[in-house]
Amino acid sequence: MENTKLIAGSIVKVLLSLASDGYDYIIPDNDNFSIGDLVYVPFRNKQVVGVIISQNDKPLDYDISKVKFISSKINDAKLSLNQLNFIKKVAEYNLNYMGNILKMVIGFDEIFSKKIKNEKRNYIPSYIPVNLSDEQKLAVDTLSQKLNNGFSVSLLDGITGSGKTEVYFNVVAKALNNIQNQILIMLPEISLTGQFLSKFESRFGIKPVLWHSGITKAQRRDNWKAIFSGEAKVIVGTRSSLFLPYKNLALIVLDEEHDNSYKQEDGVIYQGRDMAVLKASIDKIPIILASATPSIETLNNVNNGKYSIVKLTSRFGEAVMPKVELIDLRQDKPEKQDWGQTWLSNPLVNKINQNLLLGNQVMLYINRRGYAPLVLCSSCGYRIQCPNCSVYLTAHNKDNTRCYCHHCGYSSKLPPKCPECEKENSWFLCGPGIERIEEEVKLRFPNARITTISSDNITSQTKLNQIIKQIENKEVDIIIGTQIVVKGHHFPDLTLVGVVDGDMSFSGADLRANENTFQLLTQVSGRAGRGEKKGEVIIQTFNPDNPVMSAIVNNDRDSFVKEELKNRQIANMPPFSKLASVILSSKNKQVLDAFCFHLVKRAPLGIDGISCFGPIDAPLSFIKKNYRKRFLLIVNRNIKIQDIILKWFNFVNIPSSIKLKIDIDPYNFM
DNA sequence: AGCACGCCGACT
DNA sequence: GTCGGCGTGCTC
Repeated sequence: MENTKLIAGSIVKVLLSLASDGYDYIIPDNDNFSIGDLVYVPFRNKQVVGVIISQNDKPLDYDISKVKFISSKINDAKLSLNQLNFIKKVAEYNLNYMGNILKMVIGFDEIFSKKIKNEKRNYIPSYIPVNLSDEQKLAVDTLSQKLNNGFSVSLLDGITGSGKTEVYFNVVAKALNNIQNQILIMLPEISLTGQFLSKFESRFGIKPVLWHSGITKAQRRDNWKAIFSGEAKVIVGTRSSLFLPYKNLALIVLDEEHDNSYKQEDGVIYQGRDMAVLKASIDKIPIILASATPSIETLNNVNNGKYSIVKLTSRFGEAVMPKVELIDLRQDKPEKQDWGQTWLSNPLVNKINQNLLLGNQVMLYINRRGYAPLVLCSSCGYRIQCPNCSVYLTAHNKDNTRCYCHHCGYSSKLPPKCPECEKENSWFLCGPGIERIEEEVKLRFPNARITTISSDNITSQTKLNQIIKQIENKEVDIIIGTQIVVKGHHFPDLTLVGVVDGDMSFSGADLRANENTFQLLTQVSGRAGRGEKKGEVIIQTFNPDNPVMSAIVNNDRDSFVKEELKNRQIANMPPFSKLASVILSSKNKQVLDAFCFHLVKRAPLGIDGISCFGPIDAPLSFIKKNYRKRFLLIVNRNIKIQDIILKWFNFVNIPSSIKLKIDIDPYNFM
């Protein structure tokens, strides 16, 4: 099949990198063609790249005179049947066009440029062994047995600081014993730091072949070609690296498997972790999922025996897990100071002082950008809102305040008077963001050297690396950070982590709120006490009795997971059911309402095992000048949710002014 | 998704 | 007149 010559004059489907499932073309007699060949075809008076995916098996439903000839074949450029199958399965699962998936495989003009890639580069790694603990050695042995043994999924479940990276590096080294093999290491964007890369380089003697949104066009071209030709052996990339045309992929390692950034939310919507498992099953290779806080879905798959598990239970070297303490904000209310309202309670302030006196480092975690998340009129209660979206604006930079929309990027100066009651100077900046915590820390600890890390001041990898160097060199005493500080970093002198608002991620009616809070607090806590010095974690909370909080304090993940799985089962939520959301958006509210009314009439209602809710205004019902409605589908696991949606939308004509987005296994309910 | 086409309002 | 903003429709 793979190399069967296609007959000249016959009609084939050619998939192009755009929203379609392929177009018909005629095989010319100027060359030999087979399924998988990359070809140039005329399309809209232009020559574009496509891939032959099948022989046409159906009669044409349009005028045959429109069908054109394939122009030419791109020599030696061919996708394997496995790769074509992966594209098809990803499209089917996520209810998207195959062409949109192909775009992630070949949709970069530069890879077909005539420029020769730099050959000077050495792609051959040579592993330099390091000392491993007995527990780590055992993990390496168990995982290595999965190599050359077909499809398998293993969870590498190790507490923060247990040395998971060294374990999978060692397995990667074993896979490299076969010189043909390629290995993909997937990371969330945020973990792809200089620290990871220098660790890689010191173990393997070379830089890995990188793939993420930040690489240059020249790097993209060279790396794509090296992956395609098989020269690239170890590839380190974010979720999109899954779609590259590997010549001989032998192992996938997916680190921080619980990380929600594996879920792609715009463009083609897919869960990178789940698609990686799909890829491994199609290619019949092992995949290792690694995490200190595995997702509920993955742990459920371990419980069901679908995935195997390898555990690392102790920290590497002398380090032990930090002690976690809760501060009940109802009792220890942060006291008002002469400079204004504060957000750090006395017990936390005292702990910070103690640690600073000992010459140690402190990290404060606050997951909110800007100065204050809300600006309200103290006279009439008016709240400043985004003109394009249904959200309140966040105040940034107190001394020269501007208000920003974190959804569409809109910004404006603070108006001189309230547009509602016309009172002047009535603005009240409500709540804390990272800038406000920085202000308080500067006032409370005037002699401490402070650095802040948020996406507003860390605009490049280089900048982040600089700050990490400063922290490593002990040029910083207090680190204040948002989400960005949570993962992967290793600072031996960091002994205290303070979580300013432990309740933050409980907000929003998200089915994963508990899980995400647990993961986040565990990961932040894991930054403390990674060297010889013992670490401490202080979490400020209004909900000290919440089971998530007690699980964190008692370092008791198992009972948290048990409880969470029980709750999900009772509520018939994933992983015990399947979800999909259907999001409709339009600039025209009337057209949108009318179409939703039409959809309800055809919705899959009253069927056993299927619930369909909606339409409701999406919680953010007005985003970037578009009105949004959503439906939520919940079905039993034995029902294929994709089929239900396809049946529902069959024979429904979607008005062209309405955009339809289908999100299978949604994570975001906004 | 692009990208061309065509309709309509504003402006030298 | 004609420039250009943007809604609509099409691609084998």
